[in-house]
Amino acid sequence: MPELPEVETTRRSLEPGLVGRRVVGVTVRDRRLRWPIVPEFEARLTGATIATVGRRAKYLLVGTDHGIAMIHLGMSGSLLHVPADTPVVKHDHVDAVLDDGSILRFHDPRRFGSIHWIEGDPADHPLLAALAPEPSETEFDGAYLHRITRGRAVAIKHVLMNGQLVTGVGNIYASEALHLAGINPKIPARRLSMGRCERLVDAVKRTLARAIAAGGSSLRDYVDGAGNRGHFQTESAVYGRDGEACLRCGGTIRLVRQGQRSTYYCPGCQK
DNA sequence: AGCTCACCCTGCGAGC
DNA sequence: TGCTCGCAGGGTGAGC
Repeated sequence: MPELPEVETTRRSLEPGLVGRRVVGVTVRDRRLRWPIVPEFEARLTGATIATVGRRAKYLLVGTDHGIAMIHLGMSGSLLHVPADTPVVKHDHVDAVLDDGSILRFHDPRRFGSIHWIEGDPADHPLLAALAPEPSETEFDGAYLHRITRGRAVAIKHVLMNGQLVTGVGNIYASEALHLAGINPKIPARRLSMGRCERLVDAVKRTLARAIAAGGSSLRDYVDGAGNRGHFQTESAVYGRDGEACLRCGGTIRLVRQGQRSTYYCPGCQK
């Protein structure tokens, strides 16, 4: 499940094959996603020509001359561009058939993903309007992180995973970035100095960039738009490595629960 | 406002 | 073999 690197990898893999294609037919097999797919979705998308394949946080934005399909992959979703007549398997919920016969197919076993149809500025959509700046933007810097953490008693890891404060960072990359920055995931956000905020922002940017370069992480079922797996999971410093030795200090990596999520960190070098 | 928790859903591996 | 349990990459909304 996709964090920003997986969504961005999907976007990049889909873009060349989709831009310029016209949608000639849409089939929805199951509307029951995180939010139900609106009844008019098929009619709006049919006949539209795809102009852009964008991304905002973990949302994919397929822009057309009729409107924008805003797609979230949730925990288990994938968006695949497959050849004509590719057999439909369980959990293939939506197909958009394109004018060359190929199919843009949404697959999501857990149905935590979503598909919205937007007409107008996507930035005004309620789900996007309150999102924090992209990690790659210059606005996301140490001063920003320092400012938004003042007065917050929650653990710094929770801040990284809160989309209103930081976008694109999920459970894997929060652990990874905190390890790279040498910061204990459990410390209250407000206790971070400006210097540590700068280090953490730098670590987030570098972690996400490295993961994108690796094609994302494929822990179980993530694949990009062409069906390829990522390999960042083989480079992870702490995620999924509890009980193993820290590559930096030799300490033992620990697994703890924060909220309902697993956090991996090294008590030896994350203070 | 900030924070914690329950919950949405399916599949898989571990343990009995 | 079959069961039950816990866990999985996300995010919202209720209730304090």
